[in-house]
Amino acid sequence: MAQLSDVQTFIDRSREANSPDELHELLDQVTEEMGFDYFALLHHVDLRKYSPKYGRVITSEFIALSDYPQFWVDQYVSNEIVNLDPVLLACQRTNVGFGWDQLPALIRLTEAHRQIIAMTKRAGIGDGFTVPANIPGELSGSCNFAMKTGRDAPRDSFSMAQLIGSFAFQAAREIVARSRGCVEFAKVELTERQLECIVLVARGKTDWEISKILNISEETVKQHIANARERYDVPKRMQVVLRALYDGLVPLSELLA
Amino acid sequence: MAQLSDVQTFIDRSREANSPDELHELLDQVTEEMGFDYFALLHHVDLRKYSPKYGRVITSEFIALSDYPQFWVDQYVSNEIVNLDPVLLACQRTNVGFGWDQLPALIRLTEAHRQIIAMTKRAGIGDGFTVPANIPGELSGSCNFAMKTGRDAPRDSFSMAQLIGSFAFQAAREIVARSRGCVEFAKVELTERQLECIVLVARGKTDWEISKILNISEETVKQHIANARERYDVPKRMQVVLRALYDGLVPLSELLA
DNA sequence: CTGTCTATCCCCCTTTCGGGGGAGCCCCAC
DNA sequence: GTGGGGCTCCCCCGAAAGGGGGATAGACAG
Repeated sequence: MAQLSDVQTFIDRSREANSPDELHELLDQVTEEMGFDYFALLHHVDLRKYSPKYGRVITSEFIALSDYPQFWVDQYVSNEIVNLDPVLLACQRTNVGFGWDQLPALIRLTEAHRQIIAMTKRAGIGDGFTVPANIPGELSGSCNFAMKTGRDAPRDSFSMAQLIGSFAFQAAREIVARSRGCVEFAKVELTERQLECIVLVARGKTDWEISKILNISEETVKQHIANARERYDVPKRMQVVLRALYDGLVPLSELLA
Repeated sequence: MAQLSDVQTFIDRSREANSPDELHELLDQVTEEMGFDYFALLHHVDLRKYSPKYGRVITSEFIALSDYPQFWVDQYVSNEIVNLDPVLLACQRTNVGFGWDQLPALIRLTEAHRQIIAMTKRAGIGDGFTVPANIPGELSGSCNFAMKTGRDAPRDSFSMAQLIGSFAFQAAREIVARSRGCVEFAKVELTERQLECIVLVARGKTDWEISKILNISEETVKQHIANARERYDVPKRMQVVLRALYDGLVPLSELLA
């Protein structure tokens, strides 16, 4: 069985990867080392606008890398399987990797799902292991390791694949982030009162309701929100809410209460 | 350095854990094995309604386990630090674990954040490593491993901690799920047109502007947004935006463009 | 003391949104 | 072929939000 030190080597090298090609190369190697036949690292997004050659798509928004057979990649993309694939759906149900034989425990398999699985098998891809990658406010994604049809996935490597998959996705995120430059907004501080109002706005309260909750007049609520809009230099309260969310002034869970 | 087989042992035993106490015990052991002093596994949720004794809270909705000093747990909970803690905020920026010395690279540290860090240090907790756990449509959480103030975190154990943290959180999720019986996630689907409208709403566009962008009438835009509101069963478009965000239908970065 | 910032309140007006109603067209599934 | 869902358009009306104006009071810093 592989050592954690082997994993550390991959992590270090993936952090240094500056291009999709470098990451592709690293994944190629480590996939073989782990005893898998294929890998696919992707954001779960409709790729029909793109034509991934050599399994590679990189934009300023998302990434898709794989060494699946080209004809399967083409079929996958053109049939928009990304929205139907049970494996990718299961990524929304767990935060740790799962062997594809565990799918029925994670989601309810529909007939469409079974057809996708059958199609995948006919394309030469059978068993596999998938590491979900979810980050609040970002596109979901996953790193998948797969076997040729008929071969069993190396269960001993699942722990290692879990680690490799997580860090490979992280490396991909950083490559994507660099490719669009870092979007930096000037730090804006909101006063306590302003933040209270914005949180309540986010929860769908009207200014009148907020005035009753905070025990101030509706005019004052409008004023606080107007001041917050001014600070962010945006015309709509919606944008204030999202910027406050992005700045971490308030957690998303707080806004859904 | 530890072996992947040691991790596998933890994974297997954590899967069999049926109670918070069993998981607490397992984490206690593995924390020491990895060379950390403390652990804290928690959903990022306001705990003020609860009084965690021995660092333990378990409800049908969320879980919180830790072996931090009791007075610090009390202070953390009563001061609602969970909403201000920079470590937990950083969990919303990455899908892999991070050493706490990496915080400035993940988030913009505010004065409030620095105060929290100083408070933590005074409470006897210095360096640490945190594994985020994000699942669309569920409460965010994390598994944290920490050191007593003045001691350096064992960097050689970070890979192992990444794995342990992920699977420990998964085990916690399953315990929570069992405690409330079967879990069904009713994720709302939006049509393509509805999502297009919602994204533009989030960017602060008016219905008239959206109608021009999508080349449809303003009435149709209203209709799409009304349909989206109806699907989420919420009265305000603001809530549709935040729910779509929470469900991962659209990344936050896209809404800030 | 003056200037700036925050919090509070009030007025005006226009635009936008929420919540009803109805309607036609297309596509796909049963 | 009937029904359902998605997309498109239209009407009305009251409520809410955006954008001006102004005002008073306390805190705090230079």
